[in-house]
Amino acid sequence: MARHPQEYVILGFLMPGQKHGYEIHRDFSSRLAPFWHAGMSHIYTLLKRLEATGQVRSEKQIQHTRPPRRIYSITQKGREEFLEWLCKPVREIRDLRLQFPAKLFLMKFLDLSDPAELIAKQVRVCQVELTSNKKQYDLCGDDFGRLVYQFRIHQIEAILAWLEVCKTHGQNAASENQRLRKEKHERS
Amino acid sequence: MARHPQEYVILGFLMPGQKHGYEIHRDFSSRLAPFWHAGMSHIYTLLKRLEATGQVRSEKQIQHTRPPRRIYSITQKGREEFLEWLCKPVREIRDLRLQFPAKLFLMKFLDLSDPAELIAKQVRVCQVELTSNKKQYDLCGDDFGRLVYQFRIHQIEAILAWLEVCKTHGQNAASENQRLRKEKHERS
DNA sequence: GGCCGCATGTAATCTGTTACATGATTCT
DNA sequence: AGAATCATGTAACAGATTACATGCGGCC
Repeated sequence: MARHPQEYVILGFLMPGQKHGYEIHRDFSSRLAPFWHAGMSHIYTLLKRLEATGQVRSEKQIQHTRPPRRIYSITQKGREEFLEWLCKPVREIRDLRLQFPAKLFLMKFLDLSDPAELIAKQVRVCQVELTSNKKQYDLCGDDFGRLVYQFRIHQIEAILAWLEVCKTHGQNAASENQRLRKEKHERS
Repeated sequence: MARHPQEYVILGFLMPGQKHGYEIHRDFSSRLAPFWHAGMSHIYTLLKRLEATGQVRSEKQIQHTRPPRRIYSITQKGREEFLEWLCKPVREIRDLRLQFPAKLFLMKFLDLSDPAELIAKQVRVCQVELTSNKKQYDLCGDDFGRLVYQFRIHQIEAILAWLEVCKTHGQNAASENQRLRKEKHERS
């Protein structure tokens, strides 16, 4: 049921149109490395899984001069799952480190959906989490537990501050997108 | 080479004297759960590994009325490795959530070593990490990377604030230990 | 009689990742 | 000739955790 998070990124890279594995790996390395690493063979493994569960479809393409490629395209099902993932805030704190920035990146990259909205949703999720942890901290009897709760509380507060930073990044991104669209419009 | 972090906790519980697996699991559950979970069979698996690499030694004990037990005791090698682990700050940020509080807990529980010293070392490690991340942030070209670095910077700053909280906890613990020692002394 | 606590352990599974096998072309 | 780029894919491995098998004794 649970997908490997990099599978969603792959779906994201397939959103603009069909690509082969090697190309997806190139996208991955040039855009997300060195923060998020994915080996070549890993990409192929994930593509196989995505095909087996119907998010992508592939077609063998024989080339005259180059080795044959397998061209992947995203299916309707894949598109839906990707967009659902893209717009949904992450539940686990640990996913804020890579998955969440990846969502923001893909929104900007694909010029899809509204980053500000995602950030706002994520802020709400974190605030709920913060309140819950503070409550549990108050009820907690032992030292070890209190330390762990304190840790979480500090961490979530830091994340809320960081999400404010994300907002300004998002604005820059939005204005940059506007600028790019404007330029494109003027050229046409 | 790399040990499972819970193996060190097991070694810690074996420091005061020999125990059997079931008992270690009870310690684990009563002291560290629900923050750090370890299943029964997991404990047995880890004990097997610890014996294979010489940190613990075991002896079968046949009981008349109860099922036979396997009594584990820590070896000199195990003691050394445990103390080395106990006094060393963690390198990875993610280990601060559970492994580091566990070290503080065990120091207090076993009345070994100086928590304040460990905290001070950890502060230094985090400060180095913070400086390095700030430097890399400045050099970083892409938006995704900057977001990730910002995340790390916020996180480490939160941890440094949390380590200050740990200091006061540590002081409480120290004074509590003194109180306990005093009481013990008065009783004798 | 049935469930809970005591007590152990193996085998399987799951998940993620990498080593390796293959082979053509193009650049130096 | 040798290295780099293009291109794919399988099989294996490693690490962590859990399902399940086993069985006694005491309590209700």
